[in-house]
Formats: sequence, structure tokens, C-alpha cells
Amino acid sequence: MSDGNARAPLSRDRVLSAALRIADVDGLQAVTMRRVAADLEVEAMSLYHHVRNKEELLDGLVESVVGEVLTEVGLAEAAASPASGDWHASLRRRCLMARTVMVRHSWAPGLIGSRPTIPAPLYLYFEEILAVLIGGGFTYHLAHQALHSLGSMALGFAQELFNPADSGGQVDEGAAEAELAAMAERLPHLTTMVAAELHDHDEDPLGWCDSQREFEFTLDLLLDGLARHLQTGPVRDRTER
Amino acid sequence: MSDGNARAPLSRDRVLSAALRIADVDGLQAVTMRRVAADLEVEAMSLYHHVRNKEELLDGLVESVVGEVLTEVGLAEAAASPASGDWHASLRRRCLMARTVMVRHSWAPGLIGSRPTIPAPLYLYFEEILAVLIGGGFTYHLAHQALHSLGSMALGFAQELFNPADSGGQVDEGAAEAELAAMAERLPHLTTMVAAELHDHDEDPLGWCDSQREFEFTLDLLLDGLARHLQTGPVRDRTER
DNA sequence: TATGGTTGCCTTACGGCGTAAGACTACGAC
DNA sequence: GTCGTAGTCTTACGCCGTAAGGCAACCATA
Repeated sequence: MSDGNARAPLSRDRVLSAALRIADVDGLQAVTMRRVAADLEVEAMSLYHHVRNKEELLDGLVESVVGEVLTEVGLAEAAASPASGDWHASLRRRCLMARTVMVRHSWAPGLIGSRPTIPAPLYLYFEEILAVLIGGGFTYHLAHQALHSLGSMALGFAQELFNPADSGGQVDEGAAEAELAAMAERLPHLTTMVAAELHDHDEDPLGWCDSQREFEFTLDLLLDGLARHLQTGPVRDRTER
Repeated sequence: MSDGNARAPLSRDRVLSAALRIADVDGLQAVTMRRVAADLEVEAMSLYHHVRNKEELLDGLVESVVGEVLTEVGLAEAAASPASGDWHASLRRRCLMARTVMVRHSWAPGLIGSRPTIPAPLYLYFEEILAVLIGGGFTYHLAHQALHSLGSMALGFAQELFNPADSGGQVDEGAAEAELAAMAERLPHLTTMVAAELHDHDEDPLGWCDSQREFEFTLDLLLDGLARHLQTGPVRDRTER
């Protein structure tokens, strides 16, 4: 009998996009060689013809998201300003745009932070940011510090201590509140703060931390600080103090 | 024959400190139930009488380091100032002190960032910091933002993109340089920057990024920014713009 | 058209992981 | 002495990543 339904041939791209889909839907911990293979209706070992090992698959995943950041930021930047020299606005736009990509792939920050190697597209991305800084009058030295200070914000995420979404697992929202309530008398300021902030955001206890606003607040803190450094003098350093 | 060398009884503390020792010496990935048990000259399943499962063991590890931060910061703070009201200096001291603890346990930042739950000691630590902020005149709202902005710096580490030490694995230092060199013509600013910074730090290519100075630079950027927010007016917000 | 290498997928198997189930041992209370 | 009970060990299961090698289809060459 003729084999009418020959499967599409595997390829590195098909493997990576299957892995990315799994990570988006079921979390990063669901990305196993067997699972990726199963989704492609193939045996696990077949993947190794297109990916050296699992590490390389994870690297590929990171490259995918960084690539996504790169293109989306590029598009947004091209649309926004016809090459205006405003580094502050440009960087702000870039970080916020990158953040929309990271929100789509909530597992990415954790993965990026734990990877031992720097994926190639990231160099390109930082080159762009660096170009913006230099174009804005930064010395290479200050720009270097700026890159470090912005850190993960350049890629659109902040180090959230104990971020549930990172690992893709389930989270017990109530447990945290319960534990805080249990220690309430030892945590007077914390409980007051939570109560005060909850009051502002009447109800919606899950959303009383507005990640977006906090991200922008910190981002502006950093950008404004850098701007002040830029005015103060290009060579000014604060190793002293 | 009499059993002269009866083993010391197991306990949650002994399990945790064995795990912590393994993490410090061989990296976090070496912390497996079997390995911890072996170091205690015991079988893996015996650990489960003192620790519910591996997750709880990792939580215990986090609690250990946070506890270490808590006591060391407490000691340093008590010694430094007889309750001076200088929030800026106090926070700076705390973050830098916390950092010395994190440097001792290079696996801790990665673990803390990936844990799904907040360990109890961390509440105590943030309560202290919050008290300092409120004592310095912060509103609860601004203090809340400040906690988020400081983020991991309060615990003594910054989100280093692609930090090799986090995972405790070996790192190919040369590979990064090689890759950068290979893309040199597409990365004019980056290569210029690396060259310039390398020149300042004559030789020592591994150390041309001075983590300590970068940490302090970013920390001061944030603290100075917060101080300005405090002066501008306690209720001032920048959700607009 | 025959052939032999290459490519791509599959099968089997190994060692390591976390841990469920349950047996064995030692000890303290009655 | 007997019996619960707590702590340890044994065995085993189902995951994981992946090494080794088999097999079928294709494709350039003779």
C-alpha cells in the first residue's frame, strides 16, 4: 500500500518550536526529550539528529525568545522614531517592548538566568542598546555600567524574588498570605503595608502588586539615575564613598 | 561485639547542613538525596524521616542562607550605628553585607530565584528593611515600590544575565570571547567597549568586569533615586508619562 | 540499472534521579 | 517480657538524558 501520510521531515526548527510550545503551555519542566519527541510523533532519540543534546535545545529556546525580542524591538523602534537621538526614550521603549515578549513566555527569565552560555542573538541586542547609549553621549565606561545596572530589565524582566510563574509550576497563592498572617505580630510594618496597598486596590488581593507599574518605576529610577550621571560629567565615577 | 562506633543520630539540621556543604563545594546540582545520604553515611530513604521531600530540603537550604543573611546583617547593623536614622546608609550597609553572604554561597541566588514559595525568614528580613524605610520617612506606598526596585539587591545579589557560578557547573570562559571575536565586525560598539575596559584593567581578562563595583554602582543608582523621590514629595508617583 | 554511502528514524539499554511500600531493628513504657 | 514506635534499610517503579547500533529510504555514481 502507498504511504499516503508520510510525516513531515523533522528539522531543528520544528524541534525548537515544539519545545517552545510545550514550555508556553505546560511550563519549562515539561520540556523533556521524550515529551518533545512525542509531540512531534517521533521517538526521543530522533531529536539528537537535529540537536546535540538537551542543553543545546535549551540554548535554542533562549535564542528563540531573544530573537523574538530583537525583531519586535526592532519593529517598534523603527516605527516609533525616525532616528531621534533621545537615548532615554529609546531605551525605555525597548525595555517595555522586551517585557511584552517576556510576558508571553513566562518561563524565559528563569531559563535565561540559569544558562551558562550567552546566546549569539543577545550580543546583537546589547550592541543595539550600547549604540543607543554611545549615541546619547555616554562614555564606554559609563555605558558599561549602564548595561550592568539595567541588567535583566534590558531584556524585559526584573529579578522577582520567588516568582511563581518562572518554573511553570502551580502556586499556592493563599499559603503566602496565611504565613504572613501567622507571623503578623512579628511583622508590624509588613502587615501595615500590605493592608494599605490592598486598600488602594480595593479587593483583588492577587493583583495588589502591579508588576507592570513596578517594572516601570524601577526602570525610570535607573534611567533617571543614568541621565544624572551623564550630566554630572562623562568620566565621573563613584568607586569612592 | 559491642558496637563502639554508633553513628550520631540523623536530624533535620544535620541533613540540611550536609546539603549546604555539598552545594558550597560541588554545586547545587550535586545536591541529590542519594548524595546527601551518602555524605551522612546513610541510605537515601532515611532522609525522608527528617525532610518531607527534596523540595522541602531545598526550601531548608534557602532558609539557611537567608538566616545567615539575617544574623550577619543584624550583627553588622548593631555594631555600625547606635540607631542612627540614616536609612540610606543603613540600607547600603545591609545590601553589601548580604552580598558577602551570597558570595560565600554562589548557588543561592539561582536557587532563591527559582523557589515557588517564600521562606519565613525572608519575611523577617524584609520587615527590617521596611522598618528602616518607614523610619526614614518613606510612605508605605513608596516603601513598597522601593522593596520591589531593590529586589534581589536587598539580598545581596543582582540578576546577572548568564551567571556561570549560579548553576555550579564548569564554564567555558574562552568560548564567550571567541564568539564575540567571531562577530566582531557586526558588533563594533561592543568590541570597542570591551577593548576600552580591558585597557583600563590592563590584562586580567577574567576580571575586567568588577562585580563588586558594578553592584555598588547600581545600588547607589537605586538608593539615590529613591532619596530623590523622598524629597520630591512622599506621595509623588510616576505612573504617568 | 546496480551499488554503496549517507541521512534520518527507531529500538534497546544503561545509569541516575525522586520516592512509594514495606521489612527490619532498637528502644522506651508498661 | 511485650508491644508500640521511631529510625533505618531494601527493593522497586517510573521518570529522565543519552550511548550504541540497526534499519530503511534516498541519491550520486559507475
